[in-house]
Amino acid sequence: MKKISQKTITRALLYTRTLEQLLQNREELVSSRKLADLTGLTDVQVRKDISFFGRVGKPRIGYRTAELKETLEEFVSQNVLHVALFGAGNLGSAILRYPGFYQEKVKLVAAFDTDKKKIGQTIHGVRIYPPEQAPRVVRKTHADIGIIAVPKEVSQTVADLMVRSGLRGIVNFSPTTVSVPPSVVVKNIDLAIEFLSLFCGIGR
Amino acid sequence: MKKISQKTITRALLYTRTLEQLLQNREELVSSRKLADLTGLTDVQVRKDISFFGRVGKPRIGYRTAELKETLEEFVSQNVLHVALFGAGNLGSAILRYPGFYQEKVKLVAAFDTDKKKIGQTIHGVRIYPPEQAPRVVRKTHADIGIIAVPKEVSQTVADLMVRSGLRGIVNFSPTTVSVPPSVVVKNIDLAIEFLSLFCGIGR
DNA sequence: GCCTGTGAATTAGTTCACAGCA
DNA sequence: TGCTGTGAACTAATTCACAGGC
Repeated sequence: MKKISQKTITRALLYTRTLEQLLQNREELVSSRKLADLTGLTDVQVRKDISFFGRVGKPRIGYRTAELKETLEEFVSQNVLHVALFGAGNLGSAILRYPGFYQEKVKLVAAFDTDKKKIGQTIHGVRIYPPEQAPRVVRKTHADIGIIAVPKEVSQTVADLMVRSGLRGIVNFSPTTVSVPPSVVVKNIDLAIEFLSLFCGIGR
Repeated sequence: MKKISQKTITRALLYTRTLEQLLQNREELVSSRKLADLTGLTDVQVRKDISFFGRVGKPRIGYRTAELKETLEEFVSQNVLHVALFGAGNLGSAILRYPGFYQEKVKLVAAFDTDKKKIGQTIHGVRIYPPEQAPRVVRKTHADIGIIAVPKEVSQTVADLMVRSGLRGIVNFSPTTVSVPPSVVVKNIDLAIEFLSLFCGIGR
């Protein structure tokens, strides 16, 4: 069996999100063409992706929305993702309040901050702990991945703490590269770079 | 001349960011190996990328940090990027306060919100306007791109307004695909999908 | 011996073209 | 003027292998 690429997985999640919206509108059937329009991809791309996961479409009719969603979910998200947040400043507290973690698939389980005034508080239902408790709290809450939302000066220190706490994935919002053992996956999101690269794509 | 891919541009911005840090540490020389370590890429990748922009390295010595930075900047960011923010809620106001827009290369020039209490206020030096003033304010402030940070129910409406206002790039943080004319570039950042795709990459 | 620069080879990803059926 | 599924062709991106300069 051919292995599924990261890109395919990301698109599968996008299809899942779209299928959920279609289900809410009581649309029982959907074609690759329609899914393509709704996601900004091509219909062939959609069919190629879906065919990785199983032969589930009906010629002349399309896909049954609910069935397709279930098929995709078998591959992309059996479990709820437990996320721990490091840094409850501006960006961090915005993430705590982010409404887009649909269907409880992504759950923020704990936050960490060095600010004494914040420790012990609860934002949007999430308790803030001091960093030294990370190993214990990560274990207790079954956190899978962590978010770096601290100033770049301390992001490497925090990354080390995250690794020590047993997290296996890191989303790094600080504008610095962190170095971690190869068993830990890092995704960097530098907003300035995201914006500037878009702009260069525009042309001027 | 071969055209530069979006991926190469994004990496060039990453090199630029890294070179700035090296310059601050007074490191006048840097090798492709070192740049690779600092960015998490391979040394060949670094050299391949740099060779797009010019023959600027010295065998046996490496690259002169300042010279390399200037060479890259000629291609990626002559001008400051002017950004308009749509939606000054949790995520929006966190972006307004985001400290990572280094070296003034990214400048938030205006924000828009429907909330009467917010209109007229200033967050972190950025004035909040009512949406209907977008066409005028975008023109006046020379905004290049816009950020969607509104609830998903209104993101298409806001995208239409952005297009009408003359913005040519959109970064969409809402968990919905927006449809715009092909001349407008859209970059979608759905945090839930970013997190979940990382998790699927981990394996369980 | 270092370190850059680059054609060639390889691998990944997308699009084409069309068979076949709820 | 349907719609899916898929081998083949194509294109993009990365890695290899090594030439060449200090």
